[in-house]
Amino acid sequence: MTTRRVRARRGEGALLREEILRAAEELLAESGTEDALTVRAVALRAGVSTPSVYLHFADKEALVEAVCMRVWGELGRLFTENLGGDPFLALGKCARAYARFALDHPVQYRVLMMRPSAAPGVPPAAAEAFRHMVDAVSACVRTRVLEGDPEELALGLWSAVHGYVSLLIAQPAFPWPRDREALLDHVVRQAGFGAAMYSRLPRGLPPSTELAACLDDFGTRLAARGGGEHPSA
Amino acid sequence: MTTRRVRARRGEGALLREEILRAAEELLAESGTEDALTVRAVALRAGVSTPSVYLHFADKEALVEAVCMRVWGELGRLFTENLGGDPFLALGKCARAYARFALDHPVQYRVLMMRPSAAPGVPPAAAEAFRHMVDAVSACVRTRVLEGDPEELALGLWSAVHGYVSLLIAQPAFPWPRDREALLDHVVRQAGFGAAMYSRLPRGLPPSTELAACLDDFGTRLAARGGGEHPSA
DNA sequence: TCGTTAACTTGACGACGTCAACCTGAGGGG
DNA sequence: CCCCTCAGGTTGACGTCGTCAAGTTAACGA
Repeated sequence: MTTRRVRARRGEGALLREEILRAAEELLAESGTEDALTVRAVALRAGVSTPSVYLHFADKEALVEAVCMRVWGELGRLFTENLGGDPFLALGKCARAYARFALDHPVQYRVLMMRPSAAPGVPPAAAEAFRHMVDAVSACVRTRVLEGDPEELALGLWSAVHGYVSLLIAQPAFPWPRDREALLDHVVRQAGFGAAMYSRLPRGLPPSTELAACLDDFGTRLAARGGGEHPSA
Repeated sequence: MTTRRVRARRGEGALLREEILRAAEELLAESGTEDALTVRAVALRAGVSTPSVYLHFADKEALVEAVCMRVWGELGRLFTENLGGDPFLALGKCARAYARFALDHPVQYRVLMMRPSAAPGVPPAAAEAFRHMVDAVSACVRTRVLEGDPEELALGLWSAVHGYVSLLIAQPAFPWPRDREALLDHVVRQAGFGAAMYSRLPRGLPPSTELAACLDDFGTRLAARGGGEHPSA
């Protein structure tokens, strides 16, 4: 921890970069708040003097962004693990895994998603994770369960899941349901069906009461056909 | 601005509180970043010495929270303005107004929604705004276009809209569609129909291809009945 | 007029991000 | 073997931040 790090050998200065990143991640995870992510604290934990951090990161923002890239990497890995099988079910599994990760790592998620992003473009790790989202959606478009531009649909679904977890993380005082698994089910199904429905809606809508009848009708119709599959988006 | 404020008369010390809050709001709006919201900057703008801020706010967090209460107030007012008429359409109008406000005031929205909330409970202004959301949803439940617990449904719809605007604000680098109005339409309809559909879904789902057929069927059925109403959630 | 006290200021402390200048010791050439 | 070089660090400082204890000023009642 506080023990002074032994100086790296020639040509291995980049080793410190990894140790600094690891220290930063540990600080985030252990403290439970991003305020603990101080250049001084990171350096202390890495067993190195404060300005040494600047040998590998232009400024604090660059360090934080590097931490974020790791998190994007984990998210991307999460998606690849949950692909395969029925596309719509796979999409639901990805969404669930994403939400679970966010709720299990609220500080990391907050730093990743709720920080003013200074960088102008989408960094590679983020682009790759997003590409996986788009792929999962594209598979659904191929089976025609979703319709429209996969990128746009992916953004919509991402937004829906992100909305839930980010509000839950940032505004925990509101009357959220107790059962998180049920909540997850709710948001994933709601988002998935909203997306599936959207492109099929007519421009104008019948009044609320009549609309309710249509929806009931659809529900019973769907239940009649329903297989015994795992409930998912 | 920098001109020294004349000292308040006896018993009117609370006037400074208002001026400090106004200075803080102006700083947020004009600078475009929450980093400019410094106790020193606020005090300077209010024409007062820095520690004078602490006469009216326990710490910086309390000041920021007071600013947030103002924003909650504006959001609550926005909801009341958009109620009335067909409940489902009114809900859509509220959602649209909410999203527009967020996109028009990204800094305020970020401070309001993406900041680690230190306070344990829901503050009154936030509770009131949320009550308006729940009321709008309750009206939809009464016409049976939505089904379920209004609070839970409101949280779901709020999450959906929040997800879109907060991602758009925090991650602007992703390939968002150009047309913001169309995007708004998309998210509002997606969220609304997702919520309307959720409670009517059977536990198990048919495979993707068959599900697609069901959805198509519902779309045409709905279009056949559709009135010429304004397109909305 | 004067004392009281509400309303504010002065000056300082420690922690923060960041930088210019200095040090140090591992590894190659003689 | 020594000694020179420069990658791999450290020292100390600057300005800014939130915050506080102590001091100052002026509006009002007696």
